[in-house]
Amino acid sequence: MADAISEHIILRLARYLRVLQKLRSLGFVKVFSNNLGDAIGVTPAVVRKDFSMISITGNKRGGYTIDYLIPELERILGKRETQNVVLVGCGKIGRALMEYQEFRKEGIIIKAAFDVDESRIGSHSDIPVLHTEKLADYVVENGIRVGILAVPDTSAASVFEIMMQAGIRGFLNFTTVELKCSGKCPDDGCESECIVQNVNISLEIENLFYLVNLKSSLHSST
Amino acid sequence: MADAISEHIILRLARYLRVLQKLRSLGFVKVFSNNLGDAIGVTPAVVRKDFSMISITGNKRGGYTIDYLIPELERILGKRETQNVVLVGCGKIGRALMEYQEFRKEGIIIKAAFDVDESRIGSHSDIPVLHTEKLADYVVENGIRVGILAVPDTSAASVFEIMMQAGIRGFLNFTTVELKCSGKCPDDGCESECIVQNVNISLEIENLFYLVNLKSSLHSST
DNA sequence: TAGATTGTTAATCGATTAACAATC
DNA sequence: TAGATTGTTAATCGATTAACAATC
Repeated sequence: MADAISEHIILRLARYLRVLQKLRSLGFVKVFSNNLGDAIGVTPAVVRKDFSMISITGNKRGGYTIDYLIPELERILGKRETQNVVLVGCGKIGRALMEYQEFRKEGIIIKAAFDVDESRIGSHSDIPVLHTEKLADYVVENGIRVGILAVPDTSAASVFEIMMQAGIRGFLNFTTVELKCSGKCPDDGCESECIVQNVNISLEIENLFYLVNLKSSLHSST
Repeated sequence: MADAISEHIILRLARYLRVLQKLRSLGFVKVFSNNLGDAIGVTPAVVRKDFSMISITGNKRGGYTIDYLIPELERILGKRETQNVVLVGCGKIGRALMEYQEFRKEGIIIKAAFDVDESRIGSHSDIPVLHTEKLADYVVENGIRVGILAVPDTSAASVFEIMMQAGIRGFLNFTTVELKCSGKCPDDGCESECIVQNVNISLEIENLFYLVNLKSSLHSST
């Protein structure tokens, strides 16, 4: 088996892809590792290394062909199929996500949303909104593997548990609760790892403040 | 000068802080490095190392005192002062951010928002919405260092440039455009670094899909 | 060919982990 | 004291960078 591809690399591949799509729309045909590196702020060596990790090759003198790169990256990133997710929690954040048009463009489909509040049940932005009671069955029946958690913090842990049990393995977590995938698979008892991606805008802003203050104090002291 | 504190550490410190606040509200007084490690999913050694980096000490036998840790972390993270930011772009994302109550709780204040669309000018959720023409002056006059960029992709680069020129050094970027802080300081011509934090929900979901698929294929092949 | 760019190997760097002496 | 936990040092790991032979 080839070396594992780290999360860092995946993130960069997705950024290359976006840049390449823009270049193509501008009529570009070829691209060099240093162009792509400049575009996303890494060295050309990183670009070549990344491509080499996923067995993408270029021409020693002529760089990489954009029309070859784009489908390869899309394939690696699994962009060919539509990506079905469930959304749990239809409060402000949940509704904003249902209205978010960008998802469709990227092939991400919120198949269904769930809430415990009867007044929210029905549909929103053409997405069916069901009672959270039906969540587990829905996930199992539709083989959903990725879910968005946008419930109040107080119910985060229990909803997370339900989603885990039903087979969700990738979580986009909008709560501030630390989710821990401690559980074993219900079926085979093996260690069932899951991946939690936290989204916390406040945290990111605070982080920015810290770094900006740090940088300017270094600056003024030298 | 002490060793630089990396972004990784800052992010962890912020997570410790959140856990500690919860523990305190439950009546806890002391905490051990392994408790905190468990809570955020790192080893106890990391917790001790992190604290040692910021000169936080505990008691060899009795762990750390929560009432001492919390203010120390708040100080390091700059949580004592309110953190003023500007928001540029009052479309769907921008408005959702203005309505986002969490910010206030964390001491983050959107002092003003900006848009070029006359119909959005006025105020929204008690936040003044001004024309983008006034952005540069406002930033300079109020000494704002951190800004949220939530404009359409097409105007991202030019608005970014204006914000940079005016002195914004930390960016929370909701566009899909790669922002590059290439510019020199207008005043002293030094290299003016800035920090860009990208928020891209689609990207994070795609990343989740990739990782989940990877994990399950590893799982099934062993 | 000469020049330029890839692909890969080795060196460096930084962050994480392990281990353990100090000590409460 | 004995047991437990910190604080720190050294070892490991992984990712980034530098360098350069291969070659178009």
